[in-house]
Amino acid sequence: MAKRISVSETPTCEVSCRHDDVLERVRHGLTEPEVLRWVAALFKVMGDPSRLQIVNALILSEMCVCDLAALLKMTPSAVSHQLQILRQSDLVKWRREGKVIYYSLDDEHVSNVFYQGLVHVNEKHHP
Amino acid sequence: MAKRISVSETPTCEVSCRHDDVLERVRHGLTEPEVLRWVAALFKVMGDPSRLQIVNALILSEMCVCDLAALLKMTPSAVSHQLQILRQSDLVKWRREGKVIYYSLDDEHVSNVFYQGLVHVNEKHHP
DNA sequence: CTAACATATGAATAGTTGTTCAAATGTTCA
DNA sequence: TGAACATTTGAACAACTATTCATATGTTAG
Repeated sequence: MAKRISVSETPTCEVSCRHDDVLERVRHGLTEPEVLRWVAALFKVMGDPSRLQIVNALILSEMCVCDLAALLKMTPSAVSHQLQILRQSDLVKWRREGKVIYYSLDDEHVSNVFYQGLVHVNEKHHP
Repeated sequence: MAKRISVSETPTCEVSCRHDDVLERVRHGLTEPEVLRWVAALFKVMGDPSRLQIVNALILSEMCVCDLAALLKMTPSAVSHQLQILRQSDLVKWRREGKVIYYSLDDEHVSNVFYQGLVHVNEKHHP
């Protein structure tokens, strides 16, 4: 992030290369800023390897923190921190059974997003 | 990231809560680590609002840096830096026409990923 | 109650990231 | 050639992030 508070004149291409027709057309087609921020937030959450591993695991099965930690070779604490982020983003839900808390995906859209990313990567890194 | 080099004993749930059947099953279903890292990298790139705006714009039309800067109210320099990241991830391609460089999406998988994210957000933040 | 365990939380911290500014390329045209 | 412009690049820095450690919370069994 790091937005500096300088007030220098922004050299934003004032002159010739502007294609106002394109700008106009694109501007109307853009996703609303607020929605786009939500989408970016979703991708950001899924953009961390540890969290994506967790998502990957939860696509396959409901799991407790302890199992996730063992599976991903992470500290339960680290897993818990990441689960908190996934919880705050409504990507996962949980249920308690005694001392153990089981996490699972909150909806199937998440796995759709995951698989779409997978498709991209598979087609990209392949002969 | 920030991986500390401590060598404390990792308290990784050694005792009772382990579900070895689940662990075994999930372990075999997991996406290969290297592929998963690529997917995470893709989401990470698309997880920044500025870059996602650029992607959003390029879904609608090929555009030059100057137009992107004007559309998104960013410095050409900032746009260029972000385009470099999108270029390095093979998300965009470009062509030169005189002084102007036009960017466009490298393939349609990118927009599929974008739309899948959009679907998730629309269903999530809606009655 | 207390001990044992699963999970959560807070603070600290090293690594990372996005923007800015200034300066460098590369291209066209007079 | 040299001025003008579009774009790129590098350094610097403030803001942010993920992990770690230590500690707290919540639950069960004895």
